[in-house]
Amino acid sequence: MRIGDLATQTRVSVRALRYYEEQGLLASTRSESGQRLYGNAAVNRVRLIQQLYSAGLSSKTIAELLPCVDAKVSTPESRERLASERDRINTQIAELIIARDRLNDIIDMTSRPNPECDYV
Amino acid sequence: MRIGDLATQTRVSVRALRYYEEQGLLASTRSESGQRLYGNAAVNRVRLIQQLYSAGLSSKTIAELLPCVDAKVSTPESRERLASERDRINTQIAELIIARDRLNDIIDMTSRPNPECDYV
DNA sequence: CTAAAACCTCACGTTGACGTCAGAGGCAAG
DNA sequence: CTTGCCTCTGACGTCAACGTGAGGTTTTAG
Repeated sequence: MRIGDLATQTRVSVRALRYYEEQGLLASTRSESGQRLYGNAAVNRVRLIQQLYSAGLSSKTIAELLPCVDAKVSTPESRERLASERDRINTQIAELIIARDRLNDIIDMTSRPNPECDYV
Repeated sequence: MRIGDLATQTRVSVRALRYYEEQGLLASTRSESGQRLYGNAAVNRVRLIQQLYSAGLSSKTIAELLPCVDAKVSTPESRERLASERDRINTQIAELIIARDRLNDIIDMTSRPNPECDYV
């Protein structure tokens, strides 16, 4: 499949896909005329990349970790890296829960017709 | 208190505090010579701002919502805004959990000495 | 009184993940 | 064959939340 098809299937922009390749996250073969060609596995690959981005990992970090996924082997260093990223995500989840609850408090407080509480 | 004290207490840089003021998030009185002065309430104010930032709200959004917090009153629009931000945070939490589990899967997979599973 | 530390206002620099435009070539349809 | 969409490679633009220095004033410690 060509880059436009992959973009459609993954709902990721063509520019982003080229960027992923530039960062070493996504490989492609090339047609004779130089156009990028992808196999079906690329769809899941892009989804994985997106998930890791949304988890706050940088291109560089993802680039270091994807080889482990491909080889299904991790060195002690990369294992530590993975674990530390997971911990960071857990921390972030906890922060988000706090912020969400805080937001709910604000909603409750400002929705009440009788504001007699002290907040902040 | 002066800006340096507030920075110390909140562990936020002086530059960031000035930036918050620039964005209309944090008010200050000024001494005769022009230095910023803050009351004790500013500490909690900054904490709140930080929490909202860490929840992914932009300066602009925070600037729109803080008056509601101060007035303890929300308009229907701002209530909707608050709720939609809360929903966004909930979505993000769900995504993070997925990503974290995915990361755990990767850790498990790459740590296993016998890689015979298919992943990705 | 003096020197260090803290504060002020510009105003440009940084970073990451792309967006966007330019200029040029490639490909299926009529 | 040509029209129109897709793709290519640069390469500059963007945006947010500050960082960082310049150049100058103010406050504080000794």
